[in-house]
Amino acid sequence: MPELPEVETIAHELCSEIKGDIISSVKIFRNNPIIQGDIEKFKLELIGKKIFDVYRRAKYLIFHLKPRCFLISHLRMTGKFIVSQYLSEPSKYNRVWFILKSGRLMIFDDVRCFGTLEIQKKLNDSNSIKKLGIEPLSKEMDTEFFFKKLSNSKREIKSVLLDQKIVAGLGNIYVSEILFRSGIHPESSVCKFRKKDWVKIVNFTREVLEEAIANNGTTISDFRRVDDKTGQFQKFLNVYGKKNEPCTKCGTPIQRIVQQQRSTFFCLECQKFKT
DNA sequence: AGCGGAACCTGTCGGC
DNA sequence: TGCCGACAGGTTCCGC
Repeated sequence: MPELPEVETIAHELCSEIKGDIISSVKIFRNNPIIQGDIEKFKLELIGKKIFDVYRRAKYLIFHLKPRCFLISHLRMTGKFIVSQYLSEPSKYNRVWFILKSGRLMIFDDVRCFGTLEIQKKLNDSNSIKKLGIEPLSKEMDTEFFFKKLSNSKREIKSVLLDQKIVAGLGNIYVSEILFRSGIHPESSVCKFRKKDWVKIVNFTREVLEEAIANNGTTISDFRRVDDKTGQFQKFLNVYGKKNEPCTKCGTPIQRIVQQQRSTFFCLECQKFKT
């Protein structure tokens, strides 16, 4: 489901809701592989821990707990965190209840059970976290980084931007939007890129992500915020999900192609191959 | 190195 | 109406 702006939104909202609360117990309703490792150990590690901070790394939600440990969650396609008053019954797709000392519940809900929850003493003990590339909103994200790393690579730009080992946090929606704003064809091979192309990628990545965060992310179908509200960035999408609709710049119908088994949307007129 | 395909699991939507 | 295939914002593994 969510990409960087959605996870950022959830992290902020969770943090303001539950920071300082204490996990008094944990109930698990249906643990398709959601919880990594031993379930009893998972519960024991959490009980009595204080929620010290909640933040985002790439598309992962990190709960920094005290005494020191980290609950690391990936929402994948349909995962959600919801904070509510205590309920008598779990609803259909509730997977884990974190019962808080304040009497409230933090619910992990996931229709498809693709989401993950793991506990680590140190963040880098997590195999998923330690493989991640740079944060797209950090200082490291600059023209030099890409130019050095990729000037000999024949990979397509869409594939590069989706690769979490290079830049961590971009997903299918935002990559289509970034390439549209950059005027670059998604199948362009990165070895053709000049510095000015990377400048566009770097600047529009920041621009798109910052606008999306300011609008609390994009809700197409599943994404909901902690309070069940939707994000609003879908109003500003130019190409994603717009097959055959007129391009907002030139009126040409938007194309849909498949790259790496994923949909890519773009405008043939506005987005040119690099040669 | 990097690509394509399959797999994880469930729901929804469009076409016939 | 009903069935069937395609598709869904993510990641990982395997084989070539």
